Amino acid sequence: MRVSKQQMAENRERILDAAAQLFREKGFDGIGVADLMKAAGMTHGGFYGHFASKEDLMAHAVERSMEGGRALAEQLAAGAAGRPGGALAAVADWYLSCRHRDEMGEGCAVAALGADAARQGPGVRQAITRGIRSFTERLARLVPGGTEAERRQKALATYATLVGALVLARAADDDALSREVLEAARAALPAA
Amino acid sequence: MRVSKQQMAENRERILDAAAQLFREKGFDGIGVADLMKAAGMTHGGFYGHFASKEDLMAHAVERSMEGGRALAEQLAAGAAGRPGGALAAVADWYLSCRHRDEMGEGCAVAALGADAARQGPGVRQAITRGIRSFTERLARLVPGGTEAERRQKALATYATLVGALVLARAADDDALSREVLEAARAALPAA
DNA sequence: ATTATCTATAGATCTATAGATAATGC
DNA sequence: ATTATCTATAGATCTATAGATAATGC
Repeated sequence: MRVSKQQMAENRERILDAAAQLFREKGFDGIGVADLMKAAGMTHGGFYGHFASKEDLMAHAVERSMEGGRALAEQLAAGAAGRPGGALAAVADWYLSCRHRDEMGEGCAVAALGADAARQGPGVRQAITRGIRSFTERLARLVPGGTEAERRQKALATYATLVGALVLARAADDDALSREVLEAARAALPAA
Repeated sequence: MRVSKQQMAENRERILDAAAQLFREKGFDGIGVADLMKAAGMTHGGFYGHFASKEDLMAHAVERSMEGGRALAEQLAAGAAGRPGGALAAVADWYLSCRHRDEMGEGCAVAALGADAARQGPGVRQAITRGIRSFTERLARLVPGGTEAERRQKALATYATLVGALVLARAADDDALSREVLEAARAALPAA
């Protein structure tokens, strides 16, 4: 049952969307090609017409996830324009929210897959590196600071605090401790 | 070929040591019971005399890894006693070193396995939570700050910055960017 | 006629267990 | 006699592929 060119392009998008969500939610090894294709509404044999391998999909899915995070930050920053420091505060409030903590499938790919990405091949590594660069540059335009070098340094430190807080808050099996981490990180950011 | 009670206890330790290292290095799904037992010098059938399941071992291995991290921090802090702020600086310098970044099998379990631990069952979650609590309390005695609440908050934020920086530095497929992250995090800590 | 998808399966790997083996410890 | 370990394997799952099917697009 062949489909139209457009339908095939849409099918590829659906596979990518499912992968971007399910890899973050379950980890690269927590979901197989067959279940991914099922989630996208196809059978698993068709997968290899769209991607060369599971690792190929992983790289594209990481790229998509990172792009989504950057776009959301963009949107939040735009919504808080005007207020000084408001843009960084908006991004930080989202990133350190319980909602973001609890919806691993839709949030930051570095927090969800970063450690595992470090164990993968060049495709995945390069995709996540591009995303890190992009998000860092976006953050650098939000943090306070005189020189560009100062802002970049602050952006990287802020990025680290955000990612680490989310990883800790998700790992902690105790809601009080988990919230404490998120709030402590929020208080430590240059946002104020 | 039965072994003595003491030999069996030593064998269990060897399994735990191999697991603590290999899980951090390759991820929970990146190493199987058979290869773990081979690394410990046994065949995989014997595994189930020591642990109820792979997940049972995962929980014990996480506990051991977290305990090792805390002990190393303890040692570093003791070595830098006297100098004001020196203890925190010593811990931060180790945590944010390229050596720690490159030896995933021997470092912080939260940075290596935190996101994956969040996807595991109660045993693993509880083990990592105990470790997080323990390390946080240790850090709280090193950071500057007036009240105990202030120091605890600073300790949690510091912990987050350390973990996030290491995850980012390991994910980044570019040594310059990777070092930049580590140095930016180092500069942002209250250690000075 | 071409080709995107589906069915079916090969080949590898993984967790867990059953039964055999051989050394300890009462 | 007991029991820690080993050999062998069951049963499940995973990636990838081969060949069949059926709808598109020249």
